[in-house]
Amino acid sequence: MDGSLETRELAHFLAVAEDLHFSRAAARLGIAQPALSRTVRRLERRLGVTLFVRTSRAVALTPAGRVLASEARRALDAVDAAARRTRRAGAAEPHLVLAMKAGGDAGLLAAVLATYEGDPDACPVRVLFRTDRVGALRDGHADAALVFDRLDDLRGLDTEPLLTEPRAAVLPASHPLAARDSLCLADLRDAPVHRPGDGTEAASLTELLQLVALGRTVAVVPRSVAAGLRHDLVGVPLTDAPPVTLLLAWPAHSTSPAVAALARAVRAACPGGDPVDA
Amino acid sequence: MDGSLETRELAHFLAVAEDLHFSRAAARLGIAQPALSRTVRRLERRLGVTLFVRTSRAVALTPAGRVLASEARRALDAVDAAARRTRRAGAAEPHLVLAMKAGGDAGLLAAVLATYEGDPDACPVRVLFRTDRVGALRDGHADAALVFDRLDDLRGLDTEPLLTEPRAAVLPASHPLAARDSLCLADLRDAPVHRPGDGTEAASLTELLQLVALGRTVAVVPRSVAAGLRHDLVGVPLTDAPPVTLLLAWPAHSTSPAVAALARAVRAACPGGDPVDA
DNA sequence: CGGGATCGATAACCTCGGGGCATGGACGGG
DNA sequence: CCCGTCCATGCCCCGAGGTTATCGATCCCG
Repeated sequence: MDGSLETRELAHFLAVAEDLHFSRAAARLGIAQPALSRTVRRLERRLGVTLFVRTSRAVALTPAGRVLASEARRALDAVDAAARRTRRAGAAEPHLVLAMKAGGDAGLLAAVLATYEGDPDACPVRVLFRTDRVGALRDGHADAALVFDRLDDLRGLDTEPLLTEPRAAVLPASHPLAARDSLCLADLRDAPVHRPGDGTEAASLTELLQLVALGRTVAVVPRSVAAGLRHDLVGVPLTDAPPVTLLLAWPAHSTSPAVAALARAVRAACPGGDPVDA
Repeated sequence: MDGSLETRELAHFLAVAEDLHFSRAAARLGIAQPALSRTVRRLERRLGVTLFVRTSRAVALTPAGRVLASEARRALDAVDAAARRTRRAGAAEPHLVLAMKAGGDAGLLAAVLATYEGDPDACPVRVLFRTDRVGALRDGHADAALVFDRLDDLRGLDTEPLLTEPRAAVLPASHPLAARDSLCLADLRDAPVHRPGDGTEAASLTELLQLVALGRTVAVVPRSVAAGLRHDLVGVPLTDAPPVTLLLAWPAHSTSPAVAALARAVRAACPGGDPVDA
């Protein structure tokens, strides 16, 4: 019942929760198994809750253990974020980290950054190419990110829209449907369609297009991405796929003036955004 | 550098950041001042960042220190939430805590709870009366809350609407405007209007109405609140105050089936909600 | 059915770091 | 100029957290 849980305890617990094996988890943490056993036991005593059911052959999470596993992940992310953001803020030359997928800016980023640099609160922007941009915001690897609504999970984030655009299918030039002016989703019924965010996420646009060129998949992407393809690929507008919005996103609790300035720059440079109600 | 920050370090740092005085902060933490000084110094060494500028007469936060103060609060809230939610989940008889302001349910809660109890994932609901319901969600004191959009800060929360309703002004029966059928905000221009969320938050509806009865203020409240007033008070519809929506809210990262069931119950019992786009 | 392998818990020991007390040193005020 | 305030430093102690050795339970297999 006394003091708060310590970060180390949570991290150790989480290691066990993740591979359900004390010895392996201990090895992963670089400590001996008995120490880990004790830490977890103490955690259980402090919480007054059983987190694991252990038999000598198997370890399983209790319902309370599952709750803690999920909450501990958030908490540790928050602690990591605190450290990373503080280090960044205190760095000799502080900067802002913007996470995006390469090619995922619809060509608007340059203009936004140009506007941004005029702001008195601006500081240098470092671009981080990364697939899991939302995760990067949560754990402090990034201060802002370019994301798509409907494809990314925006909960816990504040956003500013840059552009709403319809989607297009990307096909090999040799594909029977490649000559069409437009397609609807039903046309792709039989094709192995790849949609961002369906778990088979490609690490980069290049990888994705490679797969398309090989005939392994068909991609559904925002229309701006489908412009300027390699010559062996064709982008065809999709009429019935709901449009997606490209957004600048940042943690809802952010207090950084530099992030606020970046949001202002987006608002100024991108008239596409819906004005917020008054 | 090396390992993560410990929660104790963050808590100690935060104490200093809050009153900018090592000795007082140490007293508040129940430890001696030298220990606190050292903890903070170590934290600075680990982060490689200066958090305070100290003269022997004053202590001030650096910009990086301000960042850490804000991030540390979030992180500590998350750690506390982890402990509280885990304890609740592991309690002999687990339950769900719903935070609300007394009278802030527009009379819908009973029906929602009745629906909820039929759900297989349901568990007993404990109601927590509290002004800062969003804070209660963040630090784990509550699992869900009844909040109002436009009055509460909903960032980081998932929500399900119960009811959208216009607002009304509450006046003393003797007030010159009390006889009117409706009012607009301009009519109240000269009155000392109290709006929820403007910092002079009343601890309870009763307190607020007390102030109105005393002629100290005029209240703007959702219309359902203005029904059934004491005889010396009058509610008058406001024509131009934007309507507010009463929402069930819960942390965006929640994975609790009981909370999900409660959201379902709201959806079932309150046809007022906008269906989310598909 | 018995022996070995696996895996978590326990026990005994050690080390280090956080906390306490006493004191030093810088600075401002009367 | 001396005193009071306030943070930093030095030194000691204790407990938390780590290590190795070992036990006990369980399953696999011959």
